[in-house]
Amino acid sequence: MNLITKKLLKDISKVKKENISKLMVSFSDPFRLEIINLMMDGEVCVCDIMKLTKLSQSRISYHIKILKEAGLISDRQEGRWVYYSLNKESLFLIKEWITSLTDYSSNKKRCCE
Amino acid sequence: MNLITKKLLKDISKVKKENISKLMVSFSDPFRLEIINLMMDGEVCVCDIMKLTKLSQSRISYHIKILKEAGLISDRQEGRWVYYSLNKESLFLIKEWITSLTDYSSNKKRCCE
DNA sequence: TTGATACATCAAAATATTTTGATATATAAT
DNA sequence: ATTATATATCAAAATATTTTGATGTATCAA
Repeated sequence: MNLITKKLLKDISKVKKENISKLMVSFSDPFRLEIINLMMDGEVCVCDIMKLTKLSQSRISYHIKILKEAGLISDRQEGRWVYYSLNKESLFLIKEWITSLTDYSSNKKRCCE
Repeated sequence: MNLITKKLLKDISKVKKENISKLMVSFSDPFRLEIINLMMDGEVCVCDIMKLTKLSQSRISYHIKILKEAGLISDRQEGRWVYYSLNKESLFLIKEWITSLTDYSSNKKRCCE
C-alpha cells in the first residue's frame, strides 16, 4: 500500500470512524440482526415485526431507534404506520470499511527480541 | 433473486448466524476497533498495544480475548511474546454477509391499509 | 535459583445496555 | 366526540459488559 492510499484511508477513517462504530454497535445485538434480516424482504412496520418475532412493542421500538440513530435504516410514515427499510448507503459504507481492512492489512511478522 | 439463491443464502446464514453475531460484537467496542486498526500494520503483541494506546494490560488482554473468541484474530506465541494478527477469513465472512444484505435485499413497499 | 518480563485470569466494582410496564401522541374510524 | 390502532418515550428494574487491581503462569536472563 503506497503512502497516498494510506493517507486517503486515514482521512476516510477519521470521518467515518464514529459512523462505523455506531453501525457496528447496531449489528451487535441478535434481535437487531433478526430485524435487519426481516427488512431484506422490503419495508416492514413495527406491527410486522411484532407478528414475526413475538417481541414486545416497546422493545422493538427501542431496537429500531438504535438502528435508526446509526443510520442503518430509514423510515417513511404513512398514516398511522411507519415503514422501515434498510439504508443501502450505510451497508456500502461498512462493506467499504471491511474491504479496506482485508485489502490493506499487512501480513508483516513482528519480533520483539 | 431466484428460489435457489434464496435457499442457499438461508443455509449459509443458518450456519454462520452465530459466527456473524460474535464477529459483529467484536467490532462493537471503540477500543477493539482501535486494536483492529493497529493490526492492519501487521502482527502486534500486547506490549505494542500498551505503548500505542495507553490501555492497561489486563484491559487489553480482555479485549483480545473477545476478538480471539469471535475468530477475528489469530495468535502465535514466540518465547515470552504472543503476536496477534487479523484473521482475513473472518473478515471475508463478514464482507460476504454484508454483500448478501446489499445484493439481495428488496425495495418492496409495504402497505398496511 | 532469583528476578524480570509478557501475558492470562479472576473477583469485585463501575458502567452500559436491554427489558418491562406504564403513559403519551398522533392518526384514523365510528 | 369517542374509541381504537400504531408507535414513541420514559423511568425503574434486570442484565450484560467493561474496568480495575491483584494474583498466577510461563519464559527468559543473570
